[in-house]
Amino acid sequence: MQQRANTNNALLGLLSIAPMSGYDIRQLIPKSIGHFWNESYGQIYPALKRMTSSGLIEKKTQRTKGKPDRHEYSLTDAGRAQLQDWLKVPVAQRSVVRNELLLKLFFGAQVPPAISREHVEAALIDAERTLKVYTVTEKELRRTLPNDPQLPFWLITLSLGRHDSRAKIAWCKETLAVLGQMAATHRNEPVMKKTRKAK
Amino acid sequence: MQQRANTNNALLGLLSIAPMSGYDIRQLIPKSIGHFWNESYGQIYPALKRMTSSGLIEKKTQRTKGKPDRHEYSLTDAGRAQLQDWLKVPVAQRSVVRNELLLKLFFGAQVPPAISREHVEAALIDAERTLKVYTVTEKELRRTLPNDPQLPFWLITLSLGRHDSRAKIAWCKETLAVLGQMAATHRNEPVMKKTRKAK
DNA sequence: TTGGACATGTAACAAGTTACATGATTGT
DNA sequence: ACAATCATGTAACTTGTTACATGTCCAA
Repeated sequence: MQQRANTNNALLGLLSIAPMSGYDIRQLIPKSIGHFWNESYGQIYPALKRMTSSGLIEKKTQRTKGKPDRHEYSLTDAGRAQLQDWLKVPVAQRSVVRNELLLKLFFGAQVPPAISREHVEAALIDAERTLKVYTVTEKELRRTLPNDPQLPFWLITLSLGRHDSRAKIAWCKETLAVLGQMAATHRNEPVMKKTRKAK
Repeated sequence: MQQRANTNNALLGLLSIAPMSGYDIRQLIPKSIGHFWNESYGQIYPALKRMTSSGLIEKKTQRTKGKPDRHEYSLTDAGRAQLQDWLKVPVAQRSVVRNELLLKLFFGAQVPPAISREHVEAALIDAERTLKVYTVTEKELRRTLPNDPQLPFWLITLSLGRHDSRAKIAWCKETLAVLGQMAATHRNEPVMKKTRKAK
């Protein structure tokens, strides 16, 4: 119910930007909250139906030729109030995230260091690409919506993305150096074999 | 099946450190991979049963008085091979994480900026606390396991935690300044009312 | 004597993804 | 002619958490 509430509130938030259909919402996500929140059709359509029943949103149906009817949802007063109530509740801390990269690195002693190096190299490339996306997105936003009252908040979320990306890039480079050093040692004294000087 | 595989592999990894019972594994997680990976009893016990059937691990039962029998699991050769195979597979990129803080900030225009400020202040306190935990953990590890071949890998995962925490702290401070500025403006020109100069 | 740690496990629930069903329209 | 996109929705499946059941030992 806790998480479910979040799905509802995320959708209310998106509908506060503009009235939309379920399809519109799904299309908007990658261009808005997609870097830190995702919802699939399998979540969106049932949630819209539930929230319509409970009066948080309302549906306007438009006939179209050929295509299915378009169902456009918009916030009701109750929906906007619910959104604002939720925004005021302190953020639930620490949803532990599953980070497969760190998991593999943590067990890196089980394989030659070159393996871990490859993982970090891939992560570095990915982080650099992501940083560029954030930078481009920021420019686009500033250009297209310079006076939107939501802009400062959208920039704030982008800024954390940039900080995180830069931190990850720095860590990747530092880690590649560490692993490079280990790989050099490893070539002389392979893991899982006893070293000459057992001491 | 993909994710399930990860649960199995995480458990194989932990058992590569030492043979353990399900209870031991659960206790070890907060002290090892807990900052980036979690498994509950509801996952662990069934997974151990499955992996015993499929020959990846083996169980030794020890009778105890009073307490339930202790089931200690250890990797088989097949289990270690499976772990190493998995470690060699490139990391599956981009499991989109749900970040409730960013979600609330993204919709911050719906409430007074002071609300968003409080969220960020809480995040700052949390990030500073977390950074300290990482720093202390690193010192403890260096002190207690100076010669463990796994140490460098454990330090690598801690280092990303430190980089991330510092980035988050910097972003919190920067964001508090932005929101503070907005709050000052907001007191003169409240949101949702028209400003005097519509221009 | 009461509560917490020890210890194993299951069942019920919650949440989320993917595949499927349907069918028109548009571009190659 | 074929694939992609538009558009809505459901069903099946996977994954994960929480609560419960059971019972001992130990410390305050």
